[in-house]
Amino acid sequence: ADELMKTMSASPGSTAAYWSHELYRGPRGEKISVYYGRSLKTSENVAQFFLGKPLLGFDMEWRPNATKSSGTKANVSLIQLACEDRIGLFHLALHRGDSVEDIMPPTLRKILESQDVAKVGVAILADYTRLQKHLGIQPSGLIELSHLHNLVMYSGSRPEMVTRKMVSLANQVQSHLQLPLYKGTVRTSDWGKELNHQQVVYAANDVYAGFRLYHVLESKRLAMNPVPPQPDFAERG
DNA sequence: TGATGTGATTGTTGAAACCG
DNA sequence: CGGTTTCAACAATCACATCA
Repeated sequence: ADELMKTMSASPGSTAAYWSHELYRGPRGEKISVYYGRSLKTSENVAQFFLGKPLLGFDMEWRPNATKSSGTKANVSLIQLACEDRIGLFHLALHRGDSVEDIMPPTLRKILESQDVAKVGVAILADYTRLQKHLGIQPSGLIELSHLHNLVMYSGSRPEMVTRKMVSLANQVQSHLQLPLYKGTVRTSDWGKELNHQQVVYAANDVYAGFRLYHVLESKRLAMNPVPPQPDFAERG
């Protein structure tokens, strides 16, 4: 816990705080729960917590330098989901077996492929491509936060800057959630082995940041006059 | 008719930025 | 680093109107 507070409360030599999901509370004031699925069975149970939610944060981790041929678990090591009060970490790389049925929880698959569940994140199309290529699944209902960011930042003043150009998650968190997002070496660590505390916190932060970011961006969009239309889904049909 | 120009659409290629 | 996406620049293509 000391280690956690250290990484999340201040950068070396300063008192500045970092953005964290632990700064938030659920609808009844409770802390955000983080569920870590290490087996297919547990992950399937965790995925069921997210059934029926209309909008989820979505993110993925994979092994840095993973090449096309380094295998499914190296290319899709961890999948994360977030709703208001829960974060789910699905560690596919730890699930026993190598076939898609062995490592992909059916409910998670259903959620990802459902058009009725919006999934929000940054660089979400690249995640889509990875899931399609390495697991043969067809996600839909994907919302790219960079599009929404560009829309609320520029549609009033510089419409020509409303593009699909990528804006990093860290920059968006800084702009809309006030605090910097911790950037360390965790990001490029080995996501194939059982996660340490730092990795759990990082993975949870990333996906929850996307969820919170969406709501801030969306309320900014709705406050505009005139209200610009929502961007298209990222997967384009 | 046949040749030529215009405008819109489609395709390719490379740089820059993002992801892990 | 390897893999992806996006945009701009440029080329190629096509429909079709115009002109000698």
